Amino acid sequence: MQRCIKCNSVDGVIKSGFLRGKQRFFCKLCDFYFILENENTRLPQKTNQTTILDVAKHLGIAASTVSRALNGKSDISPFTRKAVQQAAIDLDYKPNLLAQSLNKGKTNTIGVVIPNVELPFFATALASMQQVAINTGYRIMVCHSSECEAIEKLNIETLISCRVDGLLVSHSKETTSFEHIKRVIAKNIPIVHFDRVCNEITTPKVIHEDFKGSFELVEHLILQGCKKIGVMLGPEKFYISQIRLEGYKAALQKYNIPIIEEYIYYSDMNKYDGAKAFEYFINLPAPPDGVFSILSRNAIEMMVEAKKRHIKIPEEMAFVGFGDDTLCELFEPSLTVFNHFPSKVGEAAINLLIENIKNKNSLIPAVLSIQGELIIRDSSRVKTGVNSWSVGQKFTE
Amino acid sequence: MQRCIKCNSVDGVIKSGFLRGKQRFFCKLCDFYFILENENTRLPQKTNQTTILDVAKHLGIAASTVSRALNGKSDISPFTRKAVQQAAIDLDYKPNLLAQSLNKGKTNTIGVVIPNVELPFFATALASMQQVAINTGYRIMVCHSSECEAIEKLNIETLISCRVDGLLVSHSKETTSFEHIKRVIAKNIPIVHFDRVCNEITTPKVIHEDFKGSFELVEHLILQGCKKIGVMLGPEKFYISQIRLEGYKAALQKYNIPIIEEYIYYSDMNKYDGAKAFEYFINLPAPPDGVFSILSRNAIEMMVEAKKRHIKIPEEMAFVGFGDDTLCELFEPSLTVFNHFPSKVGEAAINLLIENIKNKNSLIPAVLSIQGELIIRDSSRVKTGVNSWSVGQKFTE
DNA sequence: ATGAAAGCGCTAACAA
DNA sequence: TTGTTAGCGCTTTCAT
Repeated sequence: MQRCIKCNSVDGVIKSGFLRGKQRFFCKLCDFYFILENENTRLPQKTNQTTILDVAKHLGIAASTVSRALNGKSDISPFTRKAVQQAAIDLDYKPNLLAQSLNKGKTNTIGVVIPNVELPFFATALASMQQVAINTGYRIMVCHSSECEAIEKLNIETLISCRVDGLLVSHSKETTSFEHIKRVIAKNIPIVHFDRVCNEITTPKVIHEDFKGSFELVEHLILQGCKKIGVMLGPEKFYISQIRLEGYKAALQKYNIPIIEEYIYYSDMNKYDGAKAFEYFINLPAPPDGVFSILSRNAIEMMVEAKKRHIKIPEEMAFVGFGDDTLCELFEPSLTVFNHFPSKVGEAAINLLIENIKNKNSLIPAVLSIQGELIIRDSSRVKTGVNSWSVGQKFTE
Repeated sequence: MQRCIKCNSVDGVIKSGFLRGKQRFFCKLCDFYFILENENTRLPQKTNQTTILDVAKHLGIAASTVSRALNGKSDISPFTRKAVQQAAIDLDYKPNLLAQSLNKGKTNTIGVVIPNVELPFFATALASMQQVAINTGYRIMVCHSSECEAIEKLNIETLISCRVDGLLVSHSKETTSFEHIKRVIAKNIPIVHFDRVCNEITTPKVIHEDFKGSFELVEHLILQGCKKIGVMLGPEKFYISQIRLEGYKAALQKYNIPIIEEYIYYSDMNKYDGAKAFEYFINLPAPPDGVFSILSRNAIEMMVEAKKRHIKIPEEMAFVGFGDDTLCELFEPSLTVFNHFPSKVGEAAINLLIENIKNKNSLIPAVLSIQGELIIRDSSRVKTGVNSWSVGQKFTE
């Protein structure tokens, strides 16, 4: 069986005890003891988890029978099935999803790419996706681009390599090229954009009312009596900045208020950028009397600065922001926001994706828009009765 | 070639056009047309992504050569390597990680189980884990237990089935049985607990100073002059509740303040539970003059209620909470907290796990404790000069 | 009702 | 330097 490593003959070799846990051999022909140094170099790094074959051997049956028993196939005797199920529990057998997926050609896993979980919008959307996934038998693999285009591209490659069945993508704030998305589409992998969508490519999308929400927030400021309205945006090339700016402009135009470039402030949307924005606005020759921020967190940071300078909110300066969360509700004064229902967005996105995974061929590039809601709070509500005519009024776009 | 499905002979069968896109056959012997209904039922559902074999065929070489070229092995001619790399780009080849992992017996993936991403602590810890993972060549698969023990168990099974190389686990608030963790250990799969650890089993853990933090927060309240200190905990069986309660008790004992059961309030740690807790405390015969909450969010909710009733903070009632975040900083009055550095916890946990994955055999059950920091803010700082002796004072445990 | 064998895509040992 | 082959764990024909 074993060839002598010295004389290369096979006949004189016999086993001869163990050395350092390894089999030792002795060649009678050349009178030579040896062990195989590279023996077992591959096997030990393999996983030592129970396989279907272990279960089969344990019962003295074939692997395919075990597979059938465990997967609820019909052509199997009840007795065998019971025995297999019990053995699986006894041996703590867990199917290897890698092998299963490789064989089946699908993973039942959905890849999610988000810019940053620390933004409450994404944390909430993610949680609702998880909820749907668990109820529909899908798993979720989440990647964070950390607002970086290069990492976003890597993330998508990773998920493709993991052979996820579909992709849920919300772009980083700096993403401007969409070649990586086009490649996904070329591979016929279902993809659904949500929130930070890509307007260059026709994909199924779930968005919220960016235009309408901005419009309503700004209109609300106008109706509260604001004449000079500032807006704090994200990066200039960022799609969300652009569309929310359009809503802002449309509202001003409706009321014949001139659009002044100075009142438009672009930022990186980082934490604490609100303070910088406030600094900018307050040092203008004619500071605004109302400010709309596309990130409500930044609006709150501005209010913090305003309070430090004893500026009265909302009388001297009113604030509104896009997106609701705990902070907006509990901060004082509480912030008027347009709530865009992150959990509904997440839910709709994953449902749309699952539909598309199931009918890969008849994929319809639907665009779902989740209805939002204006929540008027103290940061903009004029408390004197005089202006109460504006509250509760219904506007059409 | 094709056997007649009627007379079962093979000689008289010829091809005879197509029907519904499928090959039609005609048997001359029994004069019978037929098609194979179940033809091609398996192949079309396979993925249609480029494989290593496609690349190999495209160049007229062997698959193993492609593998070598792409994986930077040395024994390959530079010319071949270039050609392969180019072909891989042209065909947009992405390696199938399922196959790769199955073959290698490892996935380079770490499974993370957290109760809820919407808690800022976990969002931040997760983000920092991602950061480390991306720098060390690991992927992360996140599962949310939604604070539910049953889902937590499912999550772990899923991750085991995905054959993750290791597990980072923070238990749900209702988890009381740890059999699922014992099974993981029996399988010799590296695991590291963080934050909500399990004290019944010896596993590597990353914790923060739950005892010391609670002690310091409560001691701080005492030094500010509070005599009757309430504490808002999570569920009674929840480990974190217990240990933080111990810190609370130890501080009271140090200053010879009696421990009164009425001042200990257990909750579900849900959003808005702070209001209920406040309701409870304020209706006591002798309401506390200082409250410590193990979740800072709930402390803020209590302050909201206190403000509604025009209770002066901190003069009439002071508040402190465990864990810092934006809300604590920006709320007015800002909340005194013990910052437990979520990102450091996440970072330490994943680093410890990666170490354990790399030396599976010499796994040391280290317990890392991340040092925290008391941040004194307006919710507890007595503003009059009289009590200023207490601020900045150093305490030892 | 059950077993044997092929194959999912990849890598590594072995040959050439 | 390259090709051939076996095998990772599983499911699914096909044969019995």
